[in-house]
Amino acid sequence: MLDILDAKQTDLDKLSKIQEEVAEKVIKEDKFSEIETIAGCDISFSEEDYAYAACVLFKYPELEKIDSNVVEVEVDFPYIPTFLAFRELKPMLKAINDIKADIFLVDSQGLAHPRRAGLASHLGVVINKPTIGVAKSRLCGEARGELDQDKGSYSYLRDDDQIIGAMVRTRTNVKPVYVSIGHMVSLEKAIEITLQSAPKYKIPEPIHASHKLATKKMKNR
DNA sequence: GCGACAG
DNA sequence: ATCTTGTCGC
Repeated sequence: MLDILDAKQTDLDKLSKIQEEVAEKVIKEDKFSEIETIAGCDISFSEEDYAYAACVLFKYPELEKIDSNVVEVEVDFPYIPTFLAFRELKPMLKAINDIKADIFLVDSQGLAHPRRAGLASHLGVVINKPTIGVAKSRLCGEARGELDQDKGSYSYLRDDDQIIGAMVRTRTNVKPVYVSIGHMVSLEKAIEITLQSAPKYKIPEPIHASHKLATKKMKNR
């Protein structure tokens, strides 16, 4: 059995190998029929290194809130660029708990990662469910062409000779979000779902709601 | 060697 | 990620 959840290692080389194993398992095609529910996951951290993870479920495409969970977890791994999953995966799994969603939006990169195994992909492979990575900033890759200021426009993100994701404008004249395949979804569908999930804010509703819930939980301690 | 670097 | 107020613009 793969020790995908064994994050308490300090050897980054070993963790890189775990990520390479995750990357091999990622399915880059749509493995779902119709999406009726979509969930968002996000985590807030206190200064004492406690994680407040939230997961909010929405009806799709109406985007009506259905359910939510928010938990407190002591973190056991530092933030190290490209190794985010080893810090956030466990809290996120606890927040998802029994929430059933057709697809999950994760506040991170999916394939747009040096080893093609960002948190969104790692989560998807572990729970064996479709996931999409929606990050607020770039980790790797470069824009392939210009993207208009209009909402809905996007530009692919290229790394080496591969298309690893896309910069997507979810609001006119606002910085784009970085969308990439998490698991069991095509990039085209990931972009479409991201846009449909962000009718008013730059950040998709499910993730936005999770962020607010997690922050609220942290401040009310 | 130097800069970049999800949250 | 978090610490923080007002402010410019659609």
